[in-house]
Amino acid sequence: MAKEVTSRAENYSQWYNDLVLKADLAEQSAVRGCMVIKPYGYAIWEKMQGILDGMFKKSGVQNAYFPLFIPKSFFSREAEHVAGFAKECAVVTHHRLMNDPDGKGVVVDPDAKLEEELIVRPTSETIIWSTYKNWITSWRDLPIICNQWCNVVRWEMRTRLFLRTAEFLWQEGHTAHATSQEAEAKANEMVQVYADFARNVMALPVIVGHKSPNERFAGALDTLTIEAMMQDGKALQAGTSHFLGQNFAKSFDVQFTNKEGKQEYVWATSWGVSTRLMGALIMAHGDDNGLVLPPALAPIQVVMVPIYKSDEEREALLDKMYEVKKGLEAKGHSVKIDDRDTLRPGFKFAEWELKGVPVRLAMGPRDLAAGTVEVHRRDTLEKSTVPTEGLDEYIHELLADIQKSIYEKAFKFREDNVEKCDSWEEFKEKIQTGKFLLCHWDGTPETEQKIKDETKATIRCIPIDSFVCEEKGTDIYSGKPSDRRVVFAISY
RNA sequence: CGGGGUGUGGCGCAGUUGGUAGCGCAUCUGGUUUGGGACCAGAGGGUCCGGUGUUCGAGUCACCGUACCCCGACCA
Repeated sequence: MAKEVTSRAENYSQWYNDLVLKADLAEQSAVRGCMVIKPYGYAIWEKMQGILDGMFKKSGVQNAYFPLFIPKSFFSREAEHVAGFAKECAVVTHHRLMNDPDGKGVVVDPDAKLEEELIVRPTSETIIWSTYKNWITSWRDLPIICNQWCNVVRWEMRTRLFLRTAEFLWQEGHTAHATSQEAEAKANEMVQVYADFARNVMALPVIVGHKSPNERFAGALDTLTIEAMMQDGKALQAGTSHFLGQNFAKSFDVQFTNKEGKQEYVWATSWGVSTRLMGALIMAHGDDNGLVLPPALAPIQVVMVPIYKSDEEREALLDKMYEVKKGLEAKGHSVKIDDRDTLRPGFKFAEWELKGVPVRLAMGPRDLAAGTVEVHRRDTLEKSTVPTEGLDEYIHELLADIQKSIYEKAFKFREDNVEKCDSWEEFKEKIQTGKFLLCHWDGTPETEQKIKDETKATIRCIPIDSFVCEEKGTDIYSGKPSDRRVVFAISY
């Protein structure tokens, strides 16, 4: 594991990869650019999924499922959207294999060529809107608020575990509404759901805001985003929510009869988060000892390690531990007793730290005699000895405190690395050191592009709920007048 | 797709002027250990990424593939 993580070592990438591999989360698959999510990593994803899904339900979302394969012709309908994805699609051209007539192995049967190629979905707008056309005729059919949990494929040139893989898991919500206002409100509501999830579950402080036109989703009128800062000061887009206007409805001819009996195109939104959130979690909270999981997402919240010499001691300790476990589980916590007798305690300590388990309880003969337990918290690595009497209440509060302090640590880090900047010379220098810079922007894509070309920095968002700076000024690059500051950063 | 780098037991690596492969970790066996990644003794495990060439002889040299990693461009 790389040292000096929080001081943003040059080999931050290597540190990240090591952490993902050693914490047993995922590995590169044999298939180009794809990943294998291992059971422990998947358990975290399942927790994310479960909590998010619960939040969606509160927003009236229903889950559905649409096909993996999308006929190529569906893509020809929304030109702008396609331009955003066409370069990176996997295409199915044949439907049969045969034995190689010239030798061993199998080849694609040339006679089994498909009439029309199928695209492996890079996102499902096109197939969903083709389907919605059949579902919607009247204002009474609206709104439709559907979400699907699925995999998508984007043939990215360069891949990184969790952050950018050829195949990834995500959820994509697609809604249809009778009015523009209602759709815009939904797009806004969903980005707030993501922000809530990021902050309160992932302990990840995020900035909510609008994307600039350059960074907007292909085919959207407005894109809302949550942007997080990683420990190397780079930005990671953690979730997006798009107001699509009537673009897709027009392309796929989805009209409804309104209350006045007139035909009208529906208004749409789409929103998604992906397994990239796993990457965000790792890069935002991990340290040199490994993963640091917020209790709300930890598959195991408390691990107990017995320390013993004899079988009798082991038995007595495990008896006591099962008792403690019961008490903690009654409070709703997930607890694991590490009773493996082939490994020494020190090894177990290191292993569970690597996996980010928030609280470790170690108990030995001394504790058994004194009625105590050694409590170790993963986030600060502090140890203390606590009576087993009333332990469940103590741990309950400790977990809440850990959740809070992980957030606060990340929050403080971000506060320390966001600043206003009004000088172009300063900008060029500071942006490379891993800072978010609040700067004036003249609102033109040209200026944004020039800044990107010169510094690799992009506008991460025009913030709406934190770092909002509605003040007059002049553009950092062009010197033209500006009404507000926006967030610039180098991103993943 | 451009620019670099690396492919050698499960993992991480060494391998000299070309002479027929070694180290650490892990694994297995036995014993001693167990309050922060144990120790001792022994054992098993490799068509050196693939192909072609040079050579009496190639892990080593040449050429052509190929896979992966890093840096760019593209993106959740």
